[in-house]
Amino acid sequence: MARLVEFDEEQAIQKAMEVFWKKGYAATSMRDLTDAMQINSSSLYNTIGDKHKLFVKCIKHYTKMRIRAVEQRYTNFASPIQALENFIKDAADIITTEANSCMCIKATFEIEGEDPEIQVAVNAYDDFTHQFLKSLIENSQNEGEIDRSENADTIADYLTSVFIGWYNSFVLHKDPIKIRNMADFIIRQLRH
Amino acid sequence: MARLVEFDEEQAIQKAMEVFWKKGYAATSMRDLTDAMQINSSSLYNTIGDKHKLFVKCIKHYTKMRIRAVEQRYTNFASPIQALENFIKDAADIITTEANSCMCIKATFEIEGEDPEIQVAVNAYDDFTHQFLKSLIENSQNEGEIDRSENADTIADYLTSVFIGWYNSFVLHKDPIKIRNMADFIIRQLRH
DNA sequence: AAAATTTTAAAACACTTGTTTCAAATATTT
DNA sequence: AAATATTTGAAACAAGTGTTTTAAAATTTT
Repeated sequence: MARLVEFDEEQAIQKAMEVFWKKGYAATSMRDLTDAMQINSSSLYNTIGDKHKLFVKCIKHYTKMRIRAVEQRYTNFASPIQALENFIKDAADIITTEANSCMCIKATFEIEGEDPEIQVAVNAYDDFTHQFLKSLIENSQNEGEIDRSENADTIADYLTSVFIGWYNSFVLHKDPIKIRNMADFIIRQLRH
Repeated sequence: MARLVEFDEEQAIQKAMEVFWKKGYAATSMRDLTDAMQINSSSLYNTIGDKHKLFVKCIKHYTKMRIRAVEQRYTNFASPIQALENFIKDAADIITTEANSCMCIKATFEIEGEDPEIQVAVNAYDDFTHQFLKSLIENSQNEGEIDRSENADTIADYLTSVFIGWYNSFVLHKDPIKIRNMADFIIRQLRH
């Protein structure tokens, strides 16, 4: 062995993620990144790799964070319909209080099928959310809180779609009340 | 007077729009644009202006196209709820058949509040759709087809959100059936 | 037909891009 | 302490960026 890596990789990835999250992939320069990460580009290329590899790591870091947050918040919830309502309200809350929109949505629309690695990472996150919602919906259906005749996969896809639309709405209008009203509306509709 | 402009500006804008639509703003180079438009950069700067001015013109061209399409398709519809159902199905159809997603959504997430001119143009388009949907919803409510106790603005915002989510879903999964199922689901829910 | 005016094409511009090079610094092993 | 091995910082790299320049081509007015 010889000299050790000086910088904390996780911390550097976190910083890089924040830049990508705010500016997107194409609009972010390597200088932007090395400035934020506080490392030299030679160190970056030595440990992590090129711009694209770094972006992939950042997306994965982002999705890991998000998944962890959900897993922590939604263990042992009383009733599934209550958990679902809470999830919807949390989504509205996150969307209307965070500085930037969702990194995965931004990346999805920026990349649009031209980047398989990013697509796979985003899809994995999407799958997690889908599975999480689906099981809450199925459990709610079993307890008679949601119409049994509707398909749980479709409802889960539908809820995800609504959340994504909320991000867009909030970028355009910056109006938390709009989002709040929609959240109340879809909850009312779900319980029908 | 002297020499006239040789190229057809509307046609050139159309070509530029197609490139921006596919690649986004930052990832599109001036060479990409002049190649597609088949004009020299000096002509571009002489008539239209710089990259950003061109982008603004392209977004406005895009929204004008979209608005025209809706206005043509939805004049004199029998019943408002039928028109609404048709609009929802058309949205599903457009999203699952067009080559790229929506230029405005891409721009919204790429720019994210950092470009007032683009924001205004996208908002104008959003307003048009909102107003169009709202009036269909109100008329449906008056005819007793949609719950009168729900706010038409909220329902319109909600529908717009769903459509935007569909774009995201289709980029990620390329699954038209998912979208179709969601369309059927929200129509069923609206009629409650 | 000449003068005037504008558009066009090609090249050049300065600057930024992502990436690499290379010597100096720093650590580990012998 | 010397030899070895790796990271680091600064500079350099070629290619690409958005934009401008300049002279030739094209059209209208005199």
